[in-house]
Amino acid sequence: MAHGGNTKAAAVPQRLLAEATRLFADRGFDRTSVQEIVEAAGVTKGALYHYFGSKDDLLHEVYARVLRLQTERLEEIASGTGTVAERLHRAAADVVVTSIENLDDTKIFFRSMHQLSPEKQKAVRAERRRYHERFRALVEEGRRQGTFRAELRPDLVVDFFFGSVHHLGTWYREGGPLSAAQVAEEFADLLLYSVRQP
Amino acid sequence: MAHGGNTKAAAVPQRLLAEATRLFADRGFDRTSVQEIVEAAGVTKGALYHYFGSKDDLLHEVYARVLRLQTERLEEIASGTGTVAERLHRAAADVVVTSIENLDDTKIFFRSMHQLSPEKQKAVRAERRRYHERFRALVEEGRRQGTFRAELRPDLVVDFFFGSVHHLGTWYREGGPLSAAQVAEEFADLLLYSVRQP
Amino acid sequence: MAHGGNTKAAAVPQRLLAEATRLFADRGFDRTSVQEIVEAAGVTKGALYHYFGSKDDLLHEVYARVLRLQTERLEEIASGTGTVAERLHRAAADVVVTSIENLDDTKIFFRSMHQLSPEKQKAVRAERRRYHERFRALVEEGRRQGTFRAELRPDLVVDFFFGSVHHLGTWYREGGPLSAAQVAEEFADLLLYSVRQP
Amino acid sequence: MAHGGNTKAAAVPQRLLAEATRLFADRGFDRTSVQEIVEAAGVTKGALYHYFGSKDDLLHEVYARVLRLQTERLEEIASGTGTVAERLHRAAADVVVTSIENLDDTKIFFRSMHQLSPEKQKAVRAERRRYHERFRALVEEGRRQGTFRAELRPDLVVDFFFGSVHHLGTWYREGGPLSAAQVAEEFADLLLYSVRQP
DNA sequence: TATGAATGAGCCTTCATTCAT
DNA sequence: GATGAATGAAGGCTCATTCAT
Repeated sequence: MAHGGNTKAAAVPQRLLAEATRLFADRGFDRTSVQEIVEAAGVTKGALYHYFGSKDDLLHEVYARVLRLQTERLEEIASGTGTVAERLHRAAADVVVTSIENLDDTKIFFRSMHQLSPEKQKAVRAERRRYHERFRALVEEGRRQGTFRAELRPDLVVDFFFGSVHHLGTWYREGGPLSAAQVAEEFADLLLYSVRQP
Repeated sequence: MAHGGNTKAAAVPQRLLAEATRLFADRGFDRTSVQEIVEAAGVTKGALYHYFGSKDDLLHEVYARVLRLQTERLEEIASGTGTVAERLHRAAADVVVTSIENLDDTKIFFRSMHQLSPEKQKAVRAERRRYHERFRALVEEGRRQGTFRAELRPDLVVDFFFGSVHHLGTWYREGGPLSAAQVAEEFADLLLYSVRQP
Repeated sequence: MAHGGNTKAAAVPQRLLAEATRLFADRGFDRTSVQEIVEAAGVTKGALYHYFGSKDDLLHEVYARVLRLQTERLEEIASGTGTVAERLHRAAADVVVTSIENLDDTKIFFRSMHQLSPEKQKAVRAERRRYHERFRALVEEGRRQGTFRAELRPDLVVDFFFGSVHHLGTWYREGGPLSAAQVAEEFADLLLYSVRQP
Repeated sequence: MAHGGNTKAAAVPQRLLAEATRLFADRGFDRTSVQEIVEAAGVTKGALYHYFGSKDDLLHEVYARVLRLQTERLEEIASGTGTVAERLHRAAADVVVTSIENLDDTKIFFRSMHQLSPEKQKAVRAERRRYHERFRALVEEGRRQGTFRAELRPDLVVDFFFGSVHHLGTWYREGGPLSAAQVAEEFADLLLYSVRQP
């Protein structure tokens, strides 16, 4: 057998990524040392550098995973059935739920992006822009067909809404009074009311 | 006059604070070295530590200044004249404008707060909470008198809106297509539409 | 053989400890910089911190080594054969000889203990107390059986004698007129005369 | 009146010296900052440097005061009346009492001497040697006249005894079970028994 | 006499990364 | 695949001392 015999060894990169995510969310990228990550994952530095080119790479992987996930979900919803209002509401609620379900990633996203190397930052931003673009298109669609207010600036609406989403990590606490679904419903409502032609 | 002849020497702490603000906004707290700050301010490390107890103190000063300013303005607007809708709109637009006018502080605020020492973080959060509380009271007032939707959760509305405000630093660029006033107007409109009883 | 070819590289922690001992004795703990230690040992700071947690740790290691050595020797002599006077004389002479043979450690011991962190200081003191206690028991034994003067305060005798021992580092010079054995004989005689029932 | 009007200002150098002594004894010379001294004395750095040339000077003053005092007392006792045994006993007891009465100075003496600049260290050592010399002369006198043991090495006796005296600071605690007089009596007894022709 | 702002050198420690094994 | 010793650069901070006022 190739190397699958030892399930622990087989999971090394995953374990490293998981612990890194937790630690980056907890104390920030710069405040997390490579030593802490490898200790948490139960391996040594050499192992980390065997799988990842640098500490930066590790952070980039976190981003890549999240972006891939969210892009897929948005694509599915946006191109699904229902009125544009329904689809926008569904997309908004969904991004809130997945942001809360992956709150660590969410925290890292808005706190640590500027700590990536310039090139990686550029790559992440580009991907992010595509995601926003798809969202913006939904707003635009609703505006064109008269469902949403004519005087809207769709790009501003996107920035408005994703500010709220990115900040979930700042205040949302698991086990608090609100479930992810409740926040999602309320945020999606707020968005819809804010854009809809009254 | 005592020693006002040399305007440069007279302003050492202010200069340090100004350069620190700029650098923290630019590259983040952890990525800014004390050495860089003092070089930018044209003094030596000893001078910095003569005026500030630590690098952390410097960051705290930035926060304290911003919080003081925003609290004053909100207080004035909230207790001013006009309907609750007018006052909420005015307060929302105002915080957008001042956030854009002090974009460096805004960036620092949401990116670097978690890099403060736990005690200082607590102090800042407490002050921030008072600010949010005042804002929440406005939403609550409108809801009670039927101007705003009955099913609103005022605290969630506050988190929703300030997420957007704090994220201005992420995308707003001076000299871009939108003036501060335009963004302020649009954001305030979005907020009002989102809460108002249709 | 694994990597024994390079005898120099094999002994990094030992070399660090040896150079640190020499330097601490020479100029005191606070006056010795980590930089000086690593330069003397021919490595870099990173190497030192790879093996020792802190400069403090290094000092603690010196103490631990000395304390271990002396406790072993005292235990062996005290529980050996001979009258109590013979055993006390032998123990006294032995501690003088080993103190002179490790004069650097002796100097460090009485000069730098108070520069250890409080917890480490406590640990060293506790160990030291056990050592003194064993010595005190010898004096007590002689007093009870009438060999030593009845009005003695054994604990004061111990403090009296070890003051003299610890101060060897202040005046004894290798290559001077007195051998370690001569000083040991004379000190042990002085002690015995001072306690013996005339 | 010259400057005696303000009693507080008049005592500045004395207050500085007193606080410095206390602090040096407490935490050692190197661990005490000039800032701490001036704060304890309620003045500013400029004042300290007005009266003392350097931090080193301050330490030197402490030594000078102690040495002067002890030399005077020994001179008086040694050249007084009584047998040589009586005078040695009296001198030994006296140095113990004054060492305990000025325990801070005693601690500083044995811990911090090597932190003086080389020249000042030399000066202090020379003065100290004169003191020891006077004491040694007493032992020598007793040995010559047959009161003390013929095989004694008087210089070694002096080092033996003053080791004990210098170490008082390590273990003696005010308010403990032993008065200064009790320790003095016991130490002087031990010394006398150790040297006397049985 | 006395202030206190400012210097400049130095200190201990941390850390991402490399490399021989 | 993986180890862990070692590097080298940088980081935040302290401190005795000076000097214009």
